[in-house]
Amino acid sequence: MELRQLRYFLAIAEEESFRRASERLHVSQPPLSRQMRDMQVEMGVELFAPEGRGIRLTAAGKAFAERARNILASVDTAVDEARGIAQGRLGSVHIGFETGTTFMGAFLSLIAAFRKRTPGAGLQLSPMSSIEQWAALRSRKIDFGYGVYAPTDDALGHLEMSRDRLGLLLSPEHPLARNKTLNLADIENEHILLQPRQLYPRLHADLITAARLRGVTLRVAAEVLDLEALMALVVIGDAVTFVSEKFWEPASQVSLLWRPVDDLDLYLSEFAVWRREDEGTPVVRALVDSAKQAGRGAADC
Amino acid sequence: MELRQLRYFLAIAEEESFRRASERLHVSQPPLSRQMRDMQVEMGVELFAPEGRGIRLTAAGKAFAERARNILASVDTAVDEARGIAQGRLGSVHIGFETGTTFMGAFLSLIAAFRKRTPGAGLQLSPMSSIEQWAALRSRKIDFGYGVYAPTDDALGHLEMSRDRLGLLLSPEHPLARNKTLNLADIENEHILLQPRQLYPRLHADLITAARLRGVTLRVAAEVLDLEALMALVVIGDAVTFVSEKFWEPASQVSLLWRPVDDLDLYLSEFAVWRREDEGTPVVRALVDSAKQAGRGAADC
DNA sequence: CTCAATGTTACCCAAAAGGTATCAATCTGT
DNA sequence: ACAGATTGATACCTTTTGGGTAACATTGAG
Repeated sequence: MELRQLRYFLAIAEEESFRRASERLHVSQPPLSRQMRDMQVEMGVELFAPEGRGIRLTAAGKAFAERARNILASVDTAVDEARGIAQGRLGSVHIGFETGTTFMGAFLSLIAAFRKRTPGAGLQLSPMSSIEQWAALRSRKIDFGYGVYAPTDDALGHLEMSRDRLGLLLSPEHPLARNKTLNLADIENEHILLQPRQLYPRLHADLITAARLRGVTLRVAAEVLDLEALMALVVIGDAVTFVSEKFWEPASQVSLLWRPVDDLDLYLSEFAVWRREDEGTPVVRALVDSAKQAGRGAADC
Repeated sequence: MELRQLRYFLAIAEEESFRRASERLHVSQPPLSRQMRDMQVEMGVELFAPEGRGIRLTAAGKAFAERARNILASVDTAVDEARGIAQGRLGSVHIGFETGTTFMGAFLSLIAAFRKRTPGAGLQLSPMSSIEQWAALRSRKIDFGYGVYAPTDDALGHLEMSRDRLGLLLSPEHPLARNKTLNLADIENEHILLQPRQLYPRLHADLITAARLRGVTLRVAAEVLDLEALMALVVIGDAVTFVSEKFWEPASQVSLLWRPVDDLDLYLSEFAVWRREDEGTPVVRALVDSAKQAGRGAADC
């Protein structure tokens, strides 16, 4: 059974005539006879019955014509769909994103830009850490990642989407709130709270190291998993925490102060990540373009 | 695009390998390469991407594989369906049946036998007179008819399903009820009721003619369309009517008597009717067989 | 009864599918 | 790092299949 036979059959069924079908198909009439004979033999079904000097469809033929129509339409649909996916108009992408912090950054702009660019595409978003994203990219579990660390793997391309200075977040009631400028030495004896190591594996170490270089020993009082709880402790004025400048902006309805630390030169970045080999695929290309559009546009791979 | 290409593609997609697919398909590997190249060029879509020394499916390829699977399954289903219809296991028949009287005769047995024989077949029943049935058969509006007259048309085959003697139906209170035997002369002056001429076009005339041959003039008092009303009038004892012997049996809970008329030799028959040219088709063959099984089995065409 | 129209059969040629040999790329094992 | 094995692609040839032309059988119309 071949599609050609279905096409021929459908033309004959619709025209109710071999001759008219042969004209419509731009094929002479004898080949139609033979294709139909072969097909019917293969099926073991009589689809035509002679009527006068022409033919008519049998009951089986009528039902089969209906099916053939659907099958041929399905083929067209399938091709269109594949074409759409190849062009990035259709299909779906699996994106891994860093839990928590990123959802209020450039990530939303990226997604918005992508959705606007390819409205037909389906999105699947899965929360995972940057390191998990890299593994998921390599094993093709996701197609795109958005996290806080640049991958070291050469097979992964990345783009820095934002870069914000790390500073101190404290209550207005806190003694240090009066200082116009802050130094690491000022906070040597403060109770410092941080988000847990799993989220920012390097932040913890980087912070301690940077302070030590200035001869200051920072004491991290606790790692608090729940962001709300952490904020609550800071609001009470009992402790301080380090966050990026931009991170604090959207939540600024809470009366907390963000202060840069003059001799602390640490930055938190967000990175879009993807497989280099996928740069040719339309979906990833669209995502990278959306990322450039949404982010600062500064590519550094 | 041909089904062969879809079959090859699906095998390759499922095996994720041209070589393994070539083994499964019992075809050497180069033809697969070429078919896939041709298909992709025709579609304008890349379905495979090189991976190591093998290949993997692109996103478009994965989606297309899913579709291809459905298409190939649809083809099989379509063929099976056509085969089923051709064998009479599936499909639907349109049957015309005589209104009223027939629904309690051999017709129900016929339908029951047919349903039992071909449980997968759909039935469409339409009430129509014998004459309407013949026209509907000729114009292919119905496939089978069940009525009270045998068609004269040579293109239509028929089978007498039942043959019942016409006799007098009267109330036990009626004066004639005392007679053991009846003659036409006995009912010369009775009020005779009949079902309307449209239902039994010839009964009326046949009855009058048969009586006249015996020198008896029958007086038809009224033609009563509604069967219930007719029966009511007979029960009251005011009038008599002619019905076939079998017709009365199922309704015999009503206290009426059926009596043969010795010198009246009229019979009412029921006939199954079909197109001669359809005798080869499985559905009609099944119906005719069911008819023979349900009826007396006496074929007379 | 002849003639035109329709589908089938017979035959030929062209196109396309399948097979073999070979090649380039890549992974494996030492 | 290198030889050998494996995979898919290419080149070329053979076989199969599809399509065209011509003649034929059947049927319906004038």
